[in-house]
Amino acid sequence: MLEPKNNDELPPIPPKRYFTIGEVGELCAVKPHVLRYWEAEFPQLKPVKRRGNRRYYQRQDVILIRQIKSLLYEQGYTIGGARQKMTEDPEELNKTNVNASEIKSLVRDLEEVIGRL
Amino acid sequence: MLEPKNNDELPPIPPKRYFTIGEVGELCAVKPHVLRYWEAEFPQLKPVKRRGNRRYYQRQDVILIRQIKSLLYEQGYTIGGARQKMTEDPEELNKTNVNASEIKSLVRDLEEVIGRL
DNA sequence: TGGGTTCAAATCCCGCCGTCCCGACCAAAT
DNA sequence: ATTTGGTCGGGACGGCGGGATTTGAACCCA
Repeated sequence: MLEPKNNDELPPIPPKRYFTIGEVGELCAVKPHVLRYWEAEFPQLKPVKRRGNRRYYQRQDVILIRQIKSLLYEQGYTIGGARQKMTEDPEELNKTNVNASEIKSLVRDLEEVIGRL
Repeated sequence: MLEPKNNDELPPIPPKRYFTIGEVGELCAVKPHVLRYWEAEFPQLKPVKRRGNRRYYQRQDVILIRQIKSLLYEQGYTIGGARQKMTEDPEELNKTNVNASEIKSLVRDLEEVIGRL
């Protein structure tokens, strides 16, 4: 786990509309059966299905898969964590712009005072 | 995994210098044997050890443990991912934006301490 | 029409992340 | 000094997350 190898080395996505599962596997260096498995784990990953239930991925799906791969194999998220992270990103807005180190400095000052009591 | 319950609900850290593993377990809602296990997984977690190899944790250890817990159980990192995150960008942890609820937690801690004085 | 690809579903598997148990040790109050 | 309860390391154990493999049929394109 935690391969340092990242998505930078992946081939560019050819300029076509649809990709088979095998092609996506190549483009993302992820095996087809894993792609099918991820599809069950990530609701936002929904390739179109045509005759015979065959999957047809679009560029945006390929990009999504690369993101998932990065979260799992580079950043070290669990599948649940990655799923949460991808659906939750708008919550970034909930954060303030306060620098934590200033607060920590304050806290240390206060602890100093506490220590003297 | 991925308990939505977060560190906001944890008790404030009492104003003393050293804590036993049992106390830390209470303060962080993590069982002692898990704390020992984490100690083997996270190099930065090194409580002082006294006679009989007994662990004595300081405030900063407690804070560290809460961070680890948050990475594992709220943010959904694997242990490897959490370790990497904590060692690779320790300054990010100091510098990143702080969630408002964390600040509220801090404020409650301080009020609680003030109340004791 | 035949070789490579894809399908769904079942089953198998390994290793992460603890959990349990143990006898021995320690400490604080009694 | 004894009791009571927390803590020690270490080894065996286990669930289950995250795929991997297998199967047998359907499909596609040349």
